[in-house]
Amino acid sequence: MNIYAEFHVRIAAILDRFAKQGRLPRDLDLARFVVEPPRDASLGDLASNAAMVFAKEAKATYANPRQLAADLAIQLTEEPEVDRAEVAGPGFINIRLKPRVFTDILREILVEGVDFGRGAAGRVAAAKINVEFVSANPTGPMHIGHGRGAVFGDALAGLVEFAGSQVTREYYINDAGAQVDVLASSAYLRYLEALGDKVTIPEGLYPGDYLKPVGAALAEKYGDRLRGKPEAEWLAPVRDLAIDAMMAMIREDLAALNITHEVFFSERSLHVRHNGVSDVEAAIDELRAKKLVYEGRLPPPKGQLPEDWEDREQTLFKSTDFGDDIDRPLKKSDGAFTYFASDIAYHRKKIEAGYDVLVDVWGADHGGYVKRMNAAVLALSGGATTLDVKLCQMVKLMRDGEPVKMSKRSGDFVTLREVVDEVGVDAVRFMMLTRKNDAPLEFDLARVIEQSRDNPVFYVQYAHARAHSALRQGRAAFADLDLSATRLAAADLALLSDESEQSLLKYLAQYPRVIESAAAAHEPHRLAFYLHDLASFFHSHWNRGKDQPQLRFVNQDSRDLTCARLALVTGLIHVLASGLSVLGVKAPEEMR
RNA sequence: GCACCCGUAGCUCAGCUGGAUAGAGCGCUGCCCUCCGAAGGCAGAGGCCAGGGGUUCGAAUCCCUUCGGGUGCGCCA
Repeated sequence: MNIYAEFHVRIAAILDRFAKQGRLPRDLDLARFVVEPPRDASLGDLASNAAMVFAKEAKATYANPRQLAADLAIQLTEEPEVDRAEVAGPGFINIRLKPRVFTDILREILVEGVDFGRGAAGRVAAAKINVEFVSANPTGPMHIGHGRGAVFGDALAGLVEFAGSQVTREYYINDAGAQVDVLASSAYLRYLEALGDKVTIPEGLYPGDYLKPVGAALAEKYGDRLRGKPEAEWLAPVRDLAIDAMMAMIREDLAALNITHEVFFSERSLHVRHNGVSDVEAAIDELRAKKLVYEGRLPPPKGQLPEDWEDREQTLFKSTDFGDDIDRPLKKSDGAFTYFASDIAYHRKKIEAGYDVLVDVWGADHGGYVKRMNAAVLALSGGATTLDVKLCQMVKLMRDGEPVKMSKRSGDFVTLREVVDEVGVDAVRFMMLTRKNDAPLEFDLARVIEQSRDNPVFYVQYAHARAHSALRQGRAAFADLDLSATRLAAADLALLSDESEQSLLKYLAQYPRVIESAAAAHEPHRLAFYLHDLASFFHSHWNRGKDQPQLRFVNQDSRDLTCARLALVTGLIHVLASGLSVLGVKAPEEMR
């Protein structure tokens, strides 16, 4: 149970009653007030600002928010779970719940296990969400920056899925532009090299060693049949094979991070004509039918004029109608469609697939592209589908505080694979989520494998392992002890009377709310921070047991007390394991 | 020149979509622990939330503006 959501409903019902009694206007927007944990836990378990939010509308009956709050508090006291409700400050209502509310939630956790919190977004969850992420060009191995987008996207997908949405993870393969021709040219040189020719990779082509196996594969498949032929003859076959090889490599890189996409969508497929018309053409036609496409001139950018600027008439999408700064070209000077035109067609396909929400995860260098994409989705869907573009900032790779040098082998960057191989998938995944997506991230290769509290990955996993250690001790102390969830759920949980046990218990109860708000905001880092805080509550409670043995989880003299405490420990295990699993991080039972 | 993102403790960052006395880790200071309830613990100092204006019961959060950083700026993707 999400007690915050639950009491939002209760308070809304009371307000509704007041409205029917004529004490409040009838058309209150009940979504406006919130129920949340109070600033200070000593104030109570729940706090609501309802009285202040509706103070204006209530003016006729209540002179000030405190009066309305007082009336609400009286009603709330009637609720069976409420111990007391009081007015504080300018009109907050602080609610203290009966202890059994929280022990009931612990029982719920024990019964539901790692499914506690699932579906927490409830009715506010979008039914169908598409998360498009990574979408690295198929021209080389993934680098650490791609890794951030990959982890972010995958964790976000896992999060909204857990919160109750139906999720599709999708990868958009940019296999249609000039960059794949450059890839083909690069691979062709490696092909000649594999045949024994001496080659140098000129400026502008991809120099990385990773294309050598592609050259070898081409040599194996075609022998010397492509040697000396005009580009027009070898370009397509070389390109196709090279793209396949690059995508295979990228899939492996993703697999190393435990990431799989359900859909790989080819940009090139959008240009293939079915019944004489391609998806791109169809999309542009649709916009044209909505009178959003015209032939016109664009003013040159202010400031320094690009050298090759040529004032010409072009095909433009009227994105300014939807909040963009300037209308955007759909065709290049050679008549081919721009990347934006393909992207419009791509998003149109996603809209047609019936998604309620589209999430695109991009690198921050694409920030200038957001407005036009939002404009396109708005124009095509009429607002029925919303697009949320999440920009991931750069990753600065460090080692002991010093920037890491680039690797020659891969071209000019540190590959994601190198990092994963060095520090492990869990460290990479969790660290990538310890920062907001739009804040730059420093990733220290030495730090993330430290076994200390400076290392958040270790800190959280260790809490889980420590909890299991407590269970093992319990088993050792009481050989016949049944630690199954059903047995523990039947324990006398009222024995959890210590202050830090209560804190831990109440923090566990917040899990569904964290899932809900993190999913709604599309911000998986909130879950990572919650897990870290939860671990922190547990570690500090554990540490108190050092000086005060009577607080330890296992108490030789009392089977009941031990059961109650191990019930709490098991609840913690479930929530930690659940949260880590949502983020795609392992929850080990012991640290080695 | 314009757009977008960012500016919070000495450092690295949270701050739950407008709430109460702005939080955590590192670092610093002071005590305690030192061997498996191991991979440290407790406490303390430290802030004009970049500056200025506005909106309202109430602003780190929303709007305007200045300053300072980052990213991008027809026909690349």
